[in-house]
Amino acid sequence: MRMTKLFPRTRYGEVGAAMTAAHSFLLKAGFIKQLAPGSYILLPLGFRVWRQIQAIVWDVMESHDVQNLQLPILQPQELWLKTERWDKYTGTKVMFETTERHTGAKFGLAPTAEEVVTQLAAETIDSYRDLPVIWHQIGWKFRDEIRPRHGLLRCREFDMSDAYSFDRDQAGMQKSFDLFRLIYTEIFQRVGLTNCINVQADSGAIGGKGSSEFMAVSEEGGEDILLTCPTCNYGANAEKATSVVPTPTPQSKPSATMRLEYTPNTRTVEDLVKLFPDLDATRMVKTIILTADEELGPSQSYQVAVCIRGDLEINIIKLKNALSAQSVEPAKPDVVRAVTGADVGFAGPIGLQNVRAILFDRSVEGLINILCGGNKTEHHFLDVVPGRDFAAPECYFDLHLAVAGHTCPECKMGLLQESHGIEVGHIFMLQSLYTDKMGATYKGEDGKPHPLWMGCYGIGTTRLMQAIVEQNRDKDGIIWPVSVAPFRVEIIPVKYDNPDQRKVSDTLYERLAGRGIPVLLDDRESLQGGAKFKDADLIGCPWRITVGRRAAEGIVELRNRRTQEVTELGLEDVINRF
RNA sequence: CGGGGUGUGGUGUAACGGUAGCAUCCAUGAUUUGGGAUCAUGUAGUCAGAGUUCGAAUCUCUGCACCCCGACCA
Repeated sequence: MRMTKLFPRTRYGEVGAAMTAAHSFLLKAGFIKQLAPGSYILLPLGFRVWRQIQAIVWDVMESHDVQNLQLPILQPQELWLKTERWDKYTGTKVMFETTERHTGAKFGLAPTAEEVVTQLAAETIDSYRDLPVIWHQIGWKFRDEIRPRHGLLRCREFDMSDAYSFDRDQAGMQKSFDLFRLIYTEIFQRVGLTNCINVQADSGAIGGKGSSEFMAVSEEGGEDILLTCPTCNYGANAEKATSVVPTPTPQSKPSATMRLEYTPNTRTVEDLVKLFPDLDATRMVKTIILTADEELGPSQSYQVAVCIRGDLEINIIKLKNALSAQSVEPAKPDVVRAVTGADVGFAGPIGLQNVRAILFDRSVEGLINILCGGNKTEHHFLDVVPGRDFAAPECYFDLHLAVAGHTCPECKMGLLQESHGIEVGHIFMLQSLYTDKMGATYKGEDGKPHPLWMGCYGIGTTRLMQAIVEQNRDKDGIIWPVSVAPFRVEIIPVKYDNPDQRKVSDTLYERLAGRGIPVLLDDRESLQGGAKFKDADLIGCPWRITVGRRAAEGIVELRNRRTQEVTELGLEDVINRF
């Protein structure tokens, strides 16, 4: 490709500053352009990278005998009614829906494809002899993200590699799941991610039991918080992570009686610590009132209370899962008043009614002589002993948010560390969640129908492009890994209107192109060398050939974008390097 | 959807309620040319609507758009 034909070219200095480095470079260098929030045009340079990422994905899939196919984006409502996800997905406004004009039939715009592919499985998989079946496609997905942001990281419209496996039993599903762990590791290596880790995750709206995320670690560009153990290989998304919390010095004997004290201006744990300096936050229990399933309507919603140690925060996702609720959020102040009889900040487990349940976090287990809310505005109980002063919980739940410094739940040795990551892939074990609902069965050796065991697997390929840049850049621009670079080499004649330089550049360009090497020639005449170098650094081809002073002698410079190492070489030598 | 912010040539910015200015990009010409050249000339703008005012980019209201924080996720 000649630079004079490449359009549009770089737009340095023409993008806003408040964005991550990778997003900004992709815009400045002319790889992508925003059309609307969460909707991007892949410009010619971006298109080339995207196509190479796809090619790697297809290649790795085929090398592991995964079948490539293509599924429709327009998905009939009827399929989504079968899995009972239509109301959920349209209700939470995740799925775009559209209506066929003549019949009024409704369709969803593919946010994912479990329904379509399970239908395909139901109609085509007959026997255990067919299994396992693994299908893979790369296609556009549509999700009406409430707030698209960070360039390609969160879009309403994006490209996804999604695969689905069907097996005869749990062991088979596990095997397919493990295969995808392997496939994904290989893909992320080949596209040039330098630091990609596999962590435990919450499975969210897709459902199922086990799920695992692939995270491109990036402190600056990562949206997710990861907790990893430096001692063992435990790693989890903060929304899923469990932890052993540091234990306070145990109290030797229970107090004689609890007492209710007047505690003015103490809505938060910090306020209480100020008021009772010798009482640590680990000896306080805060009680939070939350409303569950409010989005399903007033008849479905209910209140719960969560008791958790004063130094910890509630992990809402864990609570949602513990309740099997669609949504959970902190109760509104008037609801709290109605439930507790006190203002927000003074709820406690003693005498608390009007909630469906009181859930206790594990951190509360074994505590005695604690402080808790009095269910009376500006009053707290002190020296409270669970079991004596209020009914001891039948069981404890893991509801607290794990943070850096907590002890690893696996090895119980290391202290968890926090880092940030971009979720580039997510693999799920779905059991028979979908196949049961859609009647996708196979005939076993016993001649009877059995439900298929399913797994699903996704990579955000457009998002991956930005994650690659996040991990492969310097202050001047992008440093593309060779495997996905838009061009492997860029030729820069310092003065293209100099006859020697033009001749050498054109020769190199044609010879390299003739070898099938993707090559970019900066043939702009009126531009100074410096401007071309800056552009080249920004665009980030792994190699640059500078044709300059010694062109007449047939000597050019080969420069590595990453190491910035420069070698002077003759024409034939430089061609043979590729 | 809740909270906050911003809307001025293509892009980035300035202007007490009083002449819309600067830079860049683009176009034309000349001189340049190894890390974002110089000069000259030219094209091009106050998000939309209503209101207050002798007078509005500036104040008020409404709408729209975009950005940031939260729930969501590949």
